[in-house]
Amino acid sequence: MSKSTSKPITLKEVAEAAGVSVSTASRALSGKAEAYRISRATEQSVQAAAKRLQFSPSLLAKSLRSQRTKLLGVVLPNVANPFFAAIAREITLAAEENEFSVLLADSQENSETEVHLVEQLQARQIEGLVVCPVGIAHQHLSKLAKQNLPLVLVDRGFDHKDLVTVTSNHRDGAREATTLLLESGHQKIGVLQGLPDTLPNTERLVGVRDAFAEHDVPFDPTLIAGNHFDEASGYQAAYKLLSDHPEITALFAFSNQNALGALRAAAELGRTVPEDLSLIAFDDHPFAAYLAAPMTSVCQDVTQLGRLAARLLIEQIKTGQPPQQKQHQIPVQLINRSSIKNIE
Amino acid sequence: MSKSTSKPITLKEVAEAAGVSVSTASRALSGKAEAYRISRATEQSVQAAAKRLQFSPSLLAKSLRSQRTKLLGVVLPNVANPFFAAIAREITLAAEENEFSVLLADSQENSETEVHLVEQLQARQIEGLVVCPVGIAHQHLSKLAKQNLPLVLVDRGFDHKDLVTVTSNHRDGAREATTLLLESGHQKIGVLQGLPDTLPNTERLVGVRDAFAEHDVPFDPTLIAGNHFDEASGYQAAYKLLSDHPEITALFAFSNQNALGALRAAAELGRTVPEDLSLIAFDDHPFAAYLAAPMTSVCQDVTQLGRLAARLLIEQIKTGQPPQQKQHQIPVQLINRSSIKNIE
DNA sequence: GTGAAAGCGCTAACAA
DNA sequence: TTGTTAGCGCTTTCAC
Repeated sequence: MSKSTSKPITLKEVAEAAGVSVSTASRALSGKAEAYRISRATEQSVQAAAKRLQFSPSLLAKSLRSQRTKLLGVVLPNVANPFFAAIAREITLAAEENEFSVLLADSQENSETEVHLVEQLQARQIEGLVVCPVGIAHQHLSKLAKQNLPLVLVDRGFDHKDLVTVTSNHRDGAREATTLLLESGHQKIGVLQGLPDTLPNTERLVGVRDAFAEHDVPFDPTLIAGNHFDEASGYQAAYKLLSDHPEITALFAFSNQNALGALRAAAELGRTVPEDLSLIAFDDHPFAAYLAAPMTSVCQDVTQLGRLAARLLIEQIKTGQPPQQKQHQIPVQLINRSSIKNIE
Repeated sequence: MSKSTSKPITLKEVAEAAGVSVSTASRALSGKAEAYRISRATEQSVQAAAKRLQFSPSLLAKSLRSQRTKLLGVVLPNVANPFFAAIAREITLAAEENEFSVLLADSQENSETEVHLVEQLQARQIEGLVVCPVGIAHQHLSKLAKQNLPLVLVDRGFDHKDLVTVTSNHRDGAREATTLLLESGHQKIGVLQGLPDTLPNTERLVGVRDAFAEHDVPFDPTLIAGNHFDEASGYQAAYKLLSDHPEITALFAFSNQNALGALRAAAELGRTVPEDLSLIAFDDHPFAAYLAAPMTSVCQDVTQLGRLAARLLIEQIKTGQPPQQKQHQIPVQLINRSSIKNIE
């Protein structure tokens, strides 16, 4: 056994070992032997040398030379959130299938961080980017698109018709959820909203109002509370709403984290679901069916969301063209369990 | 407004715009102006040109030149699994703090894929690697460590004393859980295990046996079932165990996914938790407290796991030395809720 | 059939 | 105080 070296083997060393020039070695190893009419013998001796030395070409050098990095960027507001994690996974799997690698970044729900991370990814010459934007601002993203960097936005989009975007059909989902509540006799419905002014949130709000309008029930905007998609916001909003407006009979949580907070607030206020309080949530959850009150929810198809985003991205990269259709909506599914009490 | 170019600006163009050589430009932009005694005027004109042209240096070229990529690799069996996602997040945040980027890969619980992904990451010249190994095999990993690539294993380790490893204290956790069951009067305890021959699984099994031995209760190995950490395995194992051995009064699930499966099987077999069946699970869960039977569980501190792994990795990179202590265990916490019935 | 040489964008030794 | 040059590891003209 010889002592193992630490430095990676270079093409030059392989070439020397095989007694040929670097160019020949390069050609023999990148399947271009035929094209260059390299003799079977040389080809094999190069391959043998490469194998023997455990040669693995530097993708860094390859990338610099070819200006193709085979790198994809993914920027998410919170990697640990199962919803985003699922998206990350779909992109990652698609990348692996297509021999791309994925650079992952976490913007921590902070727009400035997002801008910075995107710049860094660009400096690494990613060939494509998927981002679940924090929200509001999008100049840094439309700039990228203008530079012809394949870009796909997921979940939170913008009112910007040129950006390729994949979202759930938030409006329909919210409308259906609200309709179910209304048709179960609830009129005083508290809304636990997420991050205001983001597309999912505003769309869901529209869906809620649509449903009220369709049922000729006046909607009371003071029954909206909350400012984030997290547990804390759900808890605080539910607590406040339930305390200030005891007439509320049902809560519509805009995320499963919000719902979790609502459950905690309800427990503290001594209101049992569904007897004393009905609840419906956006986003399903594996444990939803086994809760004390199996939770009725609007299920987003995250896998489809991620998969479509990945497909749109890869296609853009391969064809060099943005897709014809920019805006994509994935349907949402209402899962009726038993957290809503009929009070008609 | 001039037409926007698509190609990134290079240092050369900045240098030309500022009327200096590339080297001067390089020095002026990498804070080495002082060291090289570059005049204030030149420095500023270079910086101005860079800003005006929106220059962003190619990290690719930088890396190739410096042989430092500022890249970390993370390989996980399943990115969408919240447990691993949490680890990914901690690494990502630590990376961002230290100006590293993260290459994420998903091995899909497949050892061969893992090997391949690790090779690919190595070809990209990552400076450090965190992996949650699929299991069993580890030659490809110990090889890396021998090549002095900073490497940290998380969650599933090996019986290999030279690899830096961070895991929960699986054995203590399992012992405590089993003790609780035993001291609540349960003797016929079904074990829903995860992937056999992985360190967490075998350690937990040891913990279970320890507890039985300490309480002088004979342990019946035929009451172990299951072969994965997922819902399906939990369901099948629970179904089989409960059908074949109706005398079982309690189930110990080795993951929250296994517990979920157990809940489903129990429901189908008409056994209610905790009245007809006690249940305890490894891994806590946000919704655990709100289940029909609030679930008693052994909570792993994933955040700490990830954070420690990140710290160990970064330190290795910075110092160039592997840590003194290789094996690290994070304590586990028993959270007593109400899925266990006292039958003494 | 194969080799020499240029160059991807950058930094650093060496000159001046 | 600044410029020239070499070279990181690879691919690809162009030459023979």
